[in-house]
Amino acid sequence: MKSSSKRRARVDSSHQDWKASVRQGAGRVTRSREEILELLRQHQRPWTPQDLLGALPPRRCDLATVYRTLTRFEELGLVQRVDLGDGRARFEIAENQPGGHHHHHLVCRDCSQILEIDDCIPADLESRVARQHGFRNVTHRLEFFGICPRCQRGT
Amino acid sequence: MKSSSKRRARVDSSHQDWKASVRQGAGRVTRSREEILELLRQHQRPWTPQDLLGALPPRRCDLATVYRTLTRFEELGLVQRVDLGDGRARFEIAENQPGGHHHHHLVCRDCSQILEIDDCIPADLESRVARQHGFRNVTHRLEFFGICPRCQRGT
DNA sequence: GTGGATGCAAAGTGTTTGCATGGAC
DNA sequence: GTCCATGCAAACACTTTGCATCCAC
Repeated sequence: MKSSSKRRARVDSSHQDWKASVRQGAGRVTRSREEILELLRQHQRPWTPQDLLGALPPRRCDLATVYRTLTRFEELGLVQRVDLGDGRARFEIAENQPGGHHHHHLVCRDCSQILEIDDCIPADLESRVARQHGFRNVTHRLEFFGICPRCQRGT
Repeated sequence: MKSSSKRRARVDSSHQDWKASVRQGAGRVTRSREEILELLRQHQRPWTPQDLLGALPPRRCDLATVYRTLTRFEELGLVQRVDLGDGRARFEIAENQPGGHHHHHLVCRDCSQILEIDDCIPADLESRVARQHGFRNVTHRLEFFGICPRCQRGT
């Protein structure tokens, strides 16, 4: 990992942003929150709470804290939940946050490897679906599943 | 519900099909399996195991049996799992089965109402994603989420 | 100093499994 | 009669919650 002792001293606008968000929500900026958001920012991929816990310095915090932090970040719009259909919660940096962008995933059904996909559905499909059924604030979730090159060889 | 006492007597080709599938898989055709598949066929929508148990005649079978039956049916390709992101398993009749067809869903984030959507992604998107990453047997999952007309009024 | 964040353990929720019994073939 | 399906209860995996303590502000 990287030295966390220096992080405080540095002025970093993107950090300012999230700290402001947290404080506006009457929340507090703690070391584990900083480090969790840092991981999500640095590595753009879906993280399970377990993954995050494992990537933090040993004994940095409890799994329950990771869950609570992620839930809070989600409410604040800092992170978004990713659902890959295996019944585990995953999170990544929100697409409108620095470091985030709209994308989908391609998951190997064998080894669970996850690739990021930048292709997306046609812009009008979402609005058409919304219009046809009178729904508002319509978003979509699109995930691809298949067998990755390595697992094709293995089988 | 409908009289289940007569069902056995009737010759029904679509029933023949699934029964053959089950038997080929060294499985047995039982009353609860018949009734579960019947429900899935008659009502094209995502069912949770609980939903199914509730729709069966009282004391027909155990929740564990519903799970085991659905798992088996999924292996046989009779039903398919639907994931709407709330961490509950849902199943519908498989799209290549009589009574099934390819479709997606539009879910209300407030009241969880589920609508069926026949729009789909462009045919070439899936194959392009597969080709670009060397994946095989690529399928996709596309779900829409929004606020339904009724919940818009409520809020 | 105050109120939110945390650790720990316990409770929850949905799902799966072990084992003896029942039923399809 | 054989073997799979079932009921029941226990086990499971992941997530949430209660409560005393800690720490950001």
